[in-house]
Amino acid sequence: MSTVEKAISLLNFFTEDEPEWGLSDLARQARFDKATTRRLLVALANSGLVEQHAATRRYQLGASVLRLARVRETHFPLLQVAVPVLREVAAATDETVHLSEFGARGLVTLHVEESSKANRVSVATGQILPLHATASGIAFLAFSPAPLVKSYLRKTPAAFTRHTLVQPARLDDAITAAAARGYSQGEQGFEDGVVSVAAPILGLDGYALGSIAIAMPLSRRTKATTDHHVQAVRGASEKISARLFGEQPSPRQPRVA
Amino acid sequence: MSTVEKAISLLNFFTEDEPEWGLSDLARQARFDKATTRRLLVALANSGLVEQHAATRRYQLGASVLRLARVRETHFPLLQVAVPVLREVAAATDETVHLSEFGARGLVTLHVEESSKANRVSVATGQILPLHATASGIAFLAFSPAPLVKSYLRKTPAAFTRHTLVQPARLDDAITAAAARGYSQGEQGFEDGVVSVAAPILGLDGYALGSIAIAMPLSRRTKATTDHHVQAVRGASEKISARLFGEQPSPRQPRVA
DNA sequence: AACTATCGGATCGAATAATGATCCATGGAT
DNA sequence: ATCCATGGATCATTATTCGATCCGATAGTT
Repeated sequence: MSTVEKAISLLNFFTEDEPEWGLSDLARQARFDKATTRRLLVALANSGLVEQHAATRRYQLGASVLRLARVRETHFPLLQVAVPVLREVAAATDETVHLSEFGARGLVTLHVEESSKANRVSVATGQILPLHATASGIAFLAFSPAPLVKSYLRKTPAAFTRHTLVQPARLDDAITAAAARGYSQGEQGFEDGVVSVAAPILGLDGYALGSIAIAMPLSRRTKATTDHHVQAVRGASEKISARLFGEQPSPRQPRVA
Repeated sequence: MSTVEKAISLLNFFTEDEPEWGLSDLARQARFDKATTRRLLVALANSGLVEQHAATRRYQLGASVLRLARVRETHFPLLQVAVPVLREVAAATDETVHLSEFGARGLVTLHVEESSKANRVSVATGQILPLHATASGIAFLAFSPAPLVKSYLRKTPAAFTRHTLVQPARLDDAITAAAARGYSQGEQGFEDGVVSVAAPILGLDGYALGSIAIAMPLSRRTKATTDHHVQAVRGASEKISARLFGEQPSPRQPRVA
């Protein structure tokens, strides 16, 4: 890990639950030397990414992250556009709805609207979704460039449950089916007892840039809810793409005959 | 500048106006070697702070800045709280209203609501305001701990216009007056033809953590507008502190008799 | 009051990672 | 067809980071 990556990795310890850190605490948690941690924090503080509370000497995220987020959202307003749509879907289905975007580190959960039910599926923002084991991942792969899909399929997929698709042939079938139908279904592939449907969000090039998914406990699934969710998720996906680009991109698929 | 600071300084080139950069361009602008710039960008990309558009090879801010901003705002919702108040003030006065926060790098403009008038004052978010030459700065100093004020006054202040207060005695007077009245007035100290009034935003410790200001062209100033602005800015400042902390902090001033 | 543990921070020689001149392949522009 | 700028890769040199150690302050504990 480069020095820069170490420094930035410290930022990821600041969360909604633990938004403030003392030096020693953070050093232990990050498994860096205390002196190293301090140097990194000072560098981050000089750059405004973190701030130090003068009285308590504790560190928290700094004001400049707000500016960065604003620039990103102005340039590429996925969240602004998608969150209201997610809310609608969550309201219409009363199940957990989540949005993910594909970046360098994989398919990252950007936003979650949770169901109001007590028995609901919880997803953490920032979580990285395994492409082969989630409905979101399959939907994404089904509308991704062939080389990306191929290179991903070369890796041996990890099994998270007894239901995770690990045989390349089965995975391939799932992707082909999703490409043909325009949506994917998850069957307890990532966590037991959780099923979901997902649709890709297409970029201007016609390839998926992320996906939107509805997840529910298996116990609640019926034919009717599934159909409803498929409709909801496809409608939402189209709405988001359309609002992002002013038009609905025409899909490009890696494996269409 | 440390390696980490160099890397992060690259982030500041991504703005609303120039949200995407090519490698060579950015290297020239930042005055880093191209190879160095690339290494830094790769490190930033691995951390999710920037992303590279696969087709154009250009870089833009990444998805993880959104997460960081959300954590910061959840923990310390200055913007969430203040922006609606700024909007009210902007609506009531139809002049440019801006919010700033004091951090490691100085008094930074966090948010701006511009007047709808053609002849208006424009302020850039992210701009660093000189403490001695702006109403915001004087308001901040008037409610800052004595050592901070003293150490700042030791530096020789830069003159931005003929009207900038540069004599320590005059500056001191301005700060004392602002401390006594609870607001400050700017008289073309930073830019010719611009006047403003500002009030501090107090933290729980009773010291200022930033300030809010209304700026207008000198040509529009009358006794009546000034009075109105003073009222508006003080009311807004109190409202923001109160909403942030559930109560209005009692001010602590460095130089009260 | 003395002791102890832990905190944030500072120091400095050794170890490592950053640097940048140089090269390469690609793709527009003239 | 040629030229130039682009993004990216290489590697010996060098500057920076690393971390064991020390320090003073604070807060419990005995």
